Amino acid sequence: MGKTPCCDKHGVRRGAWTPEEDEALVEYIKKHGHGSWRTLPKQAGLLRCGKSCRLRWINYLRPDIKRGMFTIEEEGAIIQLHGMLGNRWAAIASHLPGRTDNEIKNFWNTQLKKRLPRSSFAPDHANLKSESPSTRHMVQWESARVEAEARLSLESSLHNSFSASKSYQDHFLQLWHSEVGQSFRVIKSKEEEEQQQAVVTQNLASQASLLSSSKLESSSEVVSLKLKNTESSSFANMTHEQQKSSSKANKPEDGGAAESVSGYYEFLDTSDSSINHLLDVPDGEVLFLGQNDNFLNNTLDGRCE
DNA sequence: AATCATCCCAACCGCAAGCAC
DNA sequence: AGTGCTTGCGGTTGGGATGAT
Repeated sequence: MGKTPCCDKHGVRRGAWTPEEDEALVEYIKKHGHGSWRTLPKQAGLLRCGKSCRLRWINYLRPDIKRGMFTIEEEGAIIQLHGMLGNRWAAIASHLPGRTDNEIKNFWNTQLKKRLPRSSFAPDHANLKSESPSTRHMVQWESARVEAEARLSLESSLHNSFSASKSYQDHFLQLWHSEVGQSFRVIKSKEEEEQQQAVVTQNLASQASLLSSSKLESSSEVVSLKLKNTESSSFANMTHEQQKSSSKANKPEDGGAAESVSGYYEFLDTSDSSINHLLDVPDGEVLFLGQNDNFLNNTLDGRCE
């Protein structure tokens, strides 16, 4: 197709921004708005590509950026949203005013991911790749629905109001529960039936493959994940100390394998002790977000100096 | 004090969706 | 409908800061 480069790389500065450049960009946007990012650098007298300007503005210079450490309730929200949305950082960021997708992504990769038991990661890229167009479409529907529900869930957590999910205030949920959504779900269930047979065959083949390549452990981890919704995980049932040592034991020798796991992560274990573990809060102090009126206030009091 | 390892985060890259023509 | 441009997104990287030896 011949994608054109986002900018002419000759004579374009790269790397860290100087205070002068920041000032020029802020001044220009204050006066004129950003308009077309492509033409902005020239008009603002910057030797940068438009993409770089956009990124700098969005991630750093915007006046409504909230800087500094994440609060414990922000951490909780990120964990909760990531469990529902996966690595959709922009969607997660939209629920956290003043936080950027980049910041959340970095925070997740450098802080939160380390605290998670490795078995919580269940990427399945191979299956996603082989999806039919209609399945991909379904995934988009599901994804949007999950996002809408995440939004409602978060709102209800923060306001302790569980009535919102019933009234379908969200536009997408209205659509989802409308005739259109209903007809879509009929198509979906038909297709699921057709696919089930293929999936069973595929699973048998892949399990055989896993067995033969001595990866039975990961296979059983995936199976155990599927059970987590109805039963607390063994990890969650451990004491705090056991969890710590378990995390250590799970840590790969080179520290690289866990880092390389990217993509969708199913946070199925939302038990209190797991949240405690993730947030480094002593056992017994946290009822899950939204289930305890005083949780946010208490943690705020305890954390903000 | 010097060197090496690790962590953290700003910035970059490539891709895809949306839009205008 | 096809094409090219712009924007937004998620993954990755480079390099400064910090800690360990």
